[in-house]
Amino acid sequence: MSIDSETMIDWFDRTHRDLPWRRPACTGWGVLVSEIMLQQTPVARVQPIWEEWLERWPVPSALAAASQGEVLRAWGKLGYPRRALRLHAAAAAIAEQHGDVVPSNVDTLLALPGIGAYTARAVAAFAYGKRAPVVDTNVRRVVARAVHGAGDAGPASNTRDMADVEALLPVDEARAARFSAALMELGALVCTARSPRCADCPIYDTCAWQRAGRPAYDGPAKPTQKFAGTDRQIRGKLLDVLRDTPEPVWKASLDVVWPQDAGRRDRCLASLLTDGLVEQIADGRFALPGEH
DNA sequence: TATACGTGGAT
DNA sequence: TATCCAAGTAT
Repeated sequence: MSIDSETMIDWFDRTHRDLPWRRPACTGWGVLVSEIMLQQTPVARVQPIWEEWLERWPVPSALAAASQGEVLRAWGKLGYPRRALRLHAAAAAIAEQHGDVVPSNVDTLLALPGIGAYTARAVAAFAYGKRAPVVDTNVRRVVARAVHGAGDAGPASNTRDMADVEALLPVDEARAARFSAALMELGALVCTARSPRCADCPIYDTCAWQRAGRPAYDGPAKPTQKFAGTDRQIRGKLLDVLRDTPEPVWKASLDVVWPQDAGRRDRCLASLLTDGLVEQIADGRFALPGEH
């Protein structure tokens, strides 16, 4: 079973959300910032931060001129703050090597920090109307169901997943980009992971999963990601202290966030230093990088 | 290919 | 309350 692109595009044109990074006036930079922020982070949390960023840093060189600490503060609690550092580095590269204009070529985009297979193609497609297979978690789920008749996508396989989507893509560039947006929108709003709204689905009639009687997912179990008590949680707490204070802090102020296990806490702090998310200044205090 | 990497809302 | 899950990337 396939997916009819015209049906999808018609549905998208009728029902899509009016997100700011989808407006015609939005620049490639606006699209890139949105794509990085949206990695593993819901639209509702991204939108207000995206607005602030585009207002404050309307072009890559503007972001590049800010310090890493400023950028991390502005990132707030979006999560995975290494994304903010990579976007900052990408902005510097774009400013210096690409005339302050986000590249439209997939391979050029892939060479930038924080931009992988998904983001490079999303920017090429959504900012520049290029024809490229844009494969995110939504698209993988929609294809798994509508095309393969499975309850959900199995483990990601970049080559296979992109080939799957490539086979569905309209030949026309602009329509291919629109179709990709439609596929993602369907996965985000209708063909959702938990309770799919099949009654509202534009491709209900041709969906292989429907025809097969909506079998449950039978692939390998997905690793459940824990958070409470992990290094990720401890790192988050440490960083939260530094985001909240304009001045550098002594180690004692960091120690209080995880008194249970000093060894592990110190290793987390060390890993933050290694990642460049935290800096130790000359007098021994700790701070966000680049501000002191 | 498997794993680490933040955060918070929904169920 | 516990678990799931959200437009992934780097290693």
